[in-house]
Amino acid sequence: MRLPILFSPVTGNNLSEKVAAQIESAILSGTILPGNRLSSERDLQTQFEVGRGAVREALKTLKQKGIIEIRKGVKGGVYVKKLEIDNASESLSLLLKQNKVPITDLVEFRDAVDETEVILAAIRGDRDEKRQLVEMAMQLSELNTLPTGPDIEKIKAIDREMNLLLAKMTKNFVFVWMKNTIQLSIGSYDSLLYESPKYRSRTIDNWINTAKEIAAGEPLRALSLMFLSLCSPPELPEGQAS
Amino acid sequence: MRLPILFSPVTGNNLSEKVAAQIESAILSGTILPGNRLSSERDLQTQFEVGRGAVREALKTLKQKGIIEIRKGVKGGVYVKKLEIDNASESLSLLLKQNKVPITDLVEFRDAVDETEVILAAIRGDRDEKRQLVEMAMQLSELNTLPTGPDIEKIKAIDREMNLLLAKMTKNFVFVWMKNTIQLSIGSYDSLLYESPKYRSRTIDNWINTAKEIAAGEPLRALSLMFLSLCSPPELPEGQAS
DNA sequence: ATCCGATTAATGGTACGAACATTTGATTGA
DNA sequence: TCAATCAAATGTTCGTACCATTAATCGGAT
Repeated sequence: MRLPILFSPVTGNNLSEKVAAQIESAILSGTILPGNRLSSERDLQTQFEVGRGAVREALKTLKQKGIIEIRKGVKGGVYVKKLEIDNASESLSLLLKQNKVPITDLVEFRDAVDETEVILAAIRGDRDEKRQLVEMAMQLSELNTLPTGPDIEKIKAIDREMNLLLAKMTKNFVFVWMKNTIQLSIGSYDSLLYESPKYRSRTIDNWINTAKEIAAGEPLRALSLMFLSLCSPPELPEGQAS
Repeated sequence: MRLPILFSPVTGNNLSEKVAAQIESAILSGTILPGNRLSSERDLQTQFEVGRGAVREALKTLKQKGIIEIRKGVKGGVYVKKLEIDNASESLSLLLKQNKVPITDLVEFRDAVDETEVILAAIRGDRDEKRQLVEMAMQLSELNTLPTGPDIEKIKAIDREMNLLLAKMTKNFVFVWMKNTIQLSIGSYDSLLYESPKYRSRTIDNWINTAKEIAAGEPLRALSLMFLSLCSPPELPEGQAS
């Protein structure tokens, strides 16, 4: 055991929750860093002075929260995980499913956040980022007007990249994470959207205009373009998160 | 046992995950509705033909996901829960905490989403909701100019309510979720913000103007007011999400 | 000396049984 | 009639044993 004793014995009721709370606290406070090995279940059992079942149940909770990882075998045990966006996305996804939120609501929200990103990206984006955005927009245009028909897969990929770049240009991580979450939640419905030529053309036109305006440093004009699309929303394929 | 047998025995590895998957599937598919009682642990044990530990660990996972509830005693057991927004918000909140996002980034994002909410609320909000918003804004103003000094706690509470109401007025559940998540993440830092008279006055003024403009059906003017605050962001207390 | 396969030890996953705690409903007695 | 008590169902915890997986170690063949 390399690490000093971190945890104190617990007594009373809801032992597994108390155990989970102590471990979570140690992780969130930064006492243990991502990638570090915590202990084996049997070690924790003795540190907390509880049965192994209680430890395992606490670990299950933390694993579901996404803050630990459990490995089998020698050198196995509890490892602190770097939190990933996927966990947050999964929770949202579940919520949307049970509440039967239409995909149009998700798209509307994403577009709304986009508007602000455009402003911030124009103000804070590097020159390189702006240039890259324009290049990608041009690429999109080309892919949509191929003589062999539009390359939907590549268009989707670039659209995704542009979205992430735009978020990154805000220099605000919250935008990046939010965009990630929304993209993951939209996920499988993406294809549905992109199959619609109308949606595709509109999206690409928006990107081209937006990229140009951002590059030209005219955020307010770029914004007004997106306002129009908000006030008269496009017809989207109907669908519910199943 | 009232319900018919729903589940099939599982074998092999990762039994608890298989059990969790079957139960989750039954819930998400609507086979079992929120509020329904599923079974006792001992029942599930026999239905799945696994040990008690496996069942309990599966349930811990589902409980953390927020889709079931566990009650003790007679009439206890597994109950299907109506998903609550807080579960989905918690994950993202954890992520933001671990990554030490500056609170200024959170506030910026919240303000950005607010802008769009104002537009949508003006378009879609009921008359009652608009009236309520104005009333609350007036209340805020009064609370801030009390002869005995501003009542910070009440101001915070009303601000919170207004934020949720504004999100609700968009008639888009995603905005509601987002606002909830942000409020949860900002959480304890709220107090810090509200202690600053400058921030407080600015927030209240914004609310008053916004509420009035929304009620008067002039979304674009309401929006322009908030743009000003975005372009020259207010000085906020420095702080990091710990 | 080097490399590959078998052995071994640490560790998570599962099972079973027992005892305790909590909740609800039924029973009992004043 | 009402309150105290008891009993049954059920979650919570513990302990032990055994299996499966993994990584390190050891040993022999080249």
